[in-house]
Amino acid sequence: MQLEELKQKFEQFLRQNGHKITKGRFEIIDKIANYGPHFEIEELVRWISNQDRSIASRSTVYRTVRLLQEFGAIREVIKLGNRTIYEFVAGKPHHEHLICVECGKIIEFYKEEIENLQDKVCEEHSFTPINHRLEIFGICSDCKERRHENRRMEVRA
Amino acid sequence: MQLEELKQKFEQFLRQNGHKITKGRFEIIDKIANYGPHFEIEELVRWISNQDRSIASRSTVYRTVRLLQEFGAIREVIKLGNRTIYEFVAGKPHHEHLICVECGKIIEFYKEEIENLQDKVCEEHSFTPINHRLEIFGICSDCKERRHENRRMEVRA
DNA sequence: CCTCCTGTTGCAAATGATATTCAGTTAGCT
DNA sequence: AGCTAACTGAATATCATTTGCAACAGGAGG
Repeated sequence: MQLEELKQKFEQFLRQNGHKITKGRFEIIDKIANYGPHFEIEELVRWISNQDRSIASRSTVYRTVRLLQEFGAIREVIKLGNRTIYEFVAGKPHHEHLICVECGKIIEFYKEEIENLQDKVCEEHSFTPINHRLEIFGICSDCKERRHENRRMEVRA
Repeated sequence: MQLEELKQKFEQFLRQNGHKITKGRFEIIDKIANYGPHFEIEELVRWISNQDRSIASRSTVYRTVRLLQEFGAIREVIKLGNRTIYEFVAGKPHHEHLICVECGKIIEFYKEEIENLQDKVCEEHSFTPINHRLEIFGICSDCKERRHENRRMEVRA
């Protein structure tokens, strides 16, 4: 199973960096894996402690998320206002995001051509890219639909 | 002059939204225009109060930046960790950014094709885009050069 | 020019996300 | 088992940003 493999690699990563293998860290990975691909830390903390408050404190969750970021299993994918939305990457190929500012829905997409063009731009500026983030904010189809309905209702009323 | 025009439009904007025309607001615009295209608010606050502490308090700067965002003269262009870097747009055409994670240099670029591909993606998902942000983090040519030099020095030593 | 009402300002205090400190606990080498 | 460095939870600190509030200032109407 993929998740097990990831945990093994993470274990290696911890050892190599002089960290210890603790139950808590792996329980947090399980929780994140069960939570869904996108999360905010505070949200995750609440969710975890609602289920089982013996797993980990807020600090440990923050610390573990940091480690998982260094390890590369988690990425900051959306920054909106003071909110940071993380993604459990776990070997998924790179991609970008559409974010509905009305309902918060997140749609993933990947366009090879966009990636290539970015590389080209970097070359043109002798810039060595490390990572990037493309966020497109807007209204998803459901919310647009919903707006139309509301407008119709207003007209009737 | 372009800046004067912007101020006039902003004055209109204020009137239309039931706000008042105050000296402070326009002094802040002047300061931002003089500061350079990219800034962080705290940095700006310090800079302003070093020059002339009678211009505006921290709160007023924050509030004015918000207004200018609503008006459209300012955009949040880079989010890195807990830092937010704003850009004084002032009629400049849309563009994206390369950010050097070593020295903080910001390079602007624009690629028509990338914009078009984004529109295409949005269409494919029946998504109505409102705005977007593409941040490419990496190492600029100067910093790469500097690293090489340091390595050379280490070798000599 | 005065008056009144509403929006604005500055300050201090509140907020919210995240980081850190510290004392007690545990992993894991010997 | 014993030791030491890393880990944990709780409380506290920090940093950017926002808000409450009392004093103040635009600007419409007289």
